[in-house]
Amino acid sequence: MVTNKELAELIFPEIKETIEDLEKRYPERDLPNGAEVTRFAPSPTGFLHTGSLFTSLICHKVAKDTNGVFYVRLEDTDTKREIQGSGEQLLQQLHLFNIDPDEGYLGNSEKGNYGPYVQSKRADIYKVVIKYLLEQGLAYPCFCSQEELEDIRKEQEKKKDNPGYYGEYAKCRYLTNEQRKEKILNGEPFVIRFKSSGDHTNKVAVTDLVHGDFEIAQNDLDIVIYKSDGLPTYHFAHVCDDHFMRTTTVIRGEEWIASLPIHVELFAALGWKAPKYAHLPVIMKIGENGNKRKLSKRLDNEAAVSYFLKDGYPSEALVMYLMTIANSNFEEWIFEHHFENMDEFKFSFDKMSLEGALFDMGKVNFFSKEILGKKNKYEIRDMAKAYSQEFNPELYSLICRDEDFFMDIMNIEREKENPRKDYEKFGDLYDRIGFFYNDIYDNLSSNGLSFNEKFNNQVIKEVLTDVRDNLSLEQDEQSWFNNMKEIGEKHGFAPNGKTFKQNPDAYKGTVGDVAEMIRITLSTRKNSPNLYYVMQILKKEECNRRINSVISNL
RNA sequence: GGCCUAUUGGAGAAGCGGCUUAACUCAUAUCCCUCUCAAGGAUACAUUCAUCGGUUCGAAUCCGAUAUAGGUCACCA
Repeated sequence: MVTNKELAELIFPEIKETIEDLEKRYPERDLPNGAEVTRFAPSPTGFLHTGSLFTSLICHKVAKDTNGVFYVRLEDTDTKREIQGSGEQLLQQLHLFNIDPDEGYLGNSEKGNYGPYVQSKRADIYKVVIKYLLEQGLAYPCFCSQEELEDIRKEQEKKKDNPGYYGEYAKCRYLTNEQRKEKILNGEPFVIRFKSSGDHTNKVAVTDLVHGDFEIAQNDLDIVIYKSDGLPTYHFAHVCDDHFMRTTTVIRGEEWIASLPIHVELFAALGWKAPKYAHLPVIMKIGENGNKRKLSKRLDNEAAVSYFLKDGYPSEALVMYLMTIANSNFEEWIFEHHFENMDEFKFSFDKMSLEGALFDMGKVNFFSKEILGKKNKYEIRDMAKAYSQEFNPELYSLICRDEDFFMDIMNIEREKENPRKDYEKFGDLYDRIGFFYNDIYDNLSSNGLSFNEKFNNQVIKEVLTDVRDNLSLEQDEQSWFNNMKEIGEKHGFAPNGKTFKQNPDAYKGTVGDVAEMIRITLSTRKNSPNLYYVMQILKKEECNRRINSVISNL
């Protein structure tokens, strides 16, 4: 007769610790009332996903709002899918969004008393718990091969039974300990399954912070808790880790709701108090077939946080946008607070929508413009430098040529009550401001300029010559504009649209046309910021150089 | 297929039995301002809350059925 204890000892002879030892090693946290311990638990399988940013943002926010603890745990139990270095990468990217863990995995190191915070380094902890389960007869080794499992599934399909390893289908459940011992001694590979006592025709009441209370069928599957590679499965690791790390609120994606009964049963079997759960809606997108589907890293570039970073979106813009999805009252709040100090907003789970929102790039752009519009020239310079240094070397070298010049350009109509909001991301900058720089201008203009075809070259030459000789920059904007009108009138251009409309035959065009000629000449583009400021920045000498060059090429 | 969840304009959503003529924001369109662009200002944009039935003096709000969509059923997380 082989007892459960002997079997457990046979499987894990090296494990001497007990659950009590672990309870002592990881005591309850001493935290103020209402403080929540949350965690972000990514798998190191690639770059940060926008949905993960959303989850981590909320985890972080809940901990901050309650003076609790936010920690990061690396879930690297799937060694096949692991991508080297992506754990560090994830942390760096979170940092760019001002999400820094109080505790846990930090990339190259870790901090806190509840570690290790990398699951592959916690193998012994899981084994202690599994050994206990084995001793209690709540778990058993399973020797079924992939093929056998496949056969079971086929049989179930034929009989229209629910799929899975349970009840009569759970063959290894009925092995005697003697048989188990023999197989193990024979070196047969095995996994360890949890012995479920649930019944799927019964329901468990579960409560979720965002979905409220609902009922769901009990788990009756003997799920694998220990894989043949010696690592635990997600379900088991979640229960052990969140217990011993003393997580108070588990915040994760909605896709986990279905496995909640498993987690509830596991917690109960171990006699542990389950944490609170919040299952977040998933960010969606309309797919090719017209239906909603989860944002996909493969299909949607906005699914990767790196996309926004590369394009030079301010990180606040994405965070602000994500907050509007997180809490329906956030938008109103942030408008009242003039797009500032969003950390002061109090997050609440019941202001969260149950349905996955469609990712709205337009709204990200909107927030981005607002945020950039609020920055002063120094902040803009710093942000642009930080961005371009990493992602946009051309722009970086441009800024570094002369930072004051760069700030002058970026400061056009910025220091007024309603500043321009024409930049939504730093990635656009090079194309937009390149013409201010003489060498880039020469390059652009060498391809020829496209003036309005209404006017022949002679007229354009005459106007430009007059502008060169008589348009002074040593005056305020209004006088300058009047000056330009006078020049226009000399050449047959109406001073404004109304005058022109009253007598269209009397004029060649309007001041607008004159301005356009100057604009195209100076910037090579049909639109630019306020011409007056463009000319101020270029200075008279450079304006004239450009005008002369255009005249001689016409 | 079983189970779970959801369903208010192009998008995010508020409203949760009469104070709604369905708030607010983004997007879009038109107009004004104007040297272009941006900004700013003004206006328009769901006769109706997936559908059908029921309860009620009264329903987007409560109940039921149907439809549609999403999730989940791994030694992946």
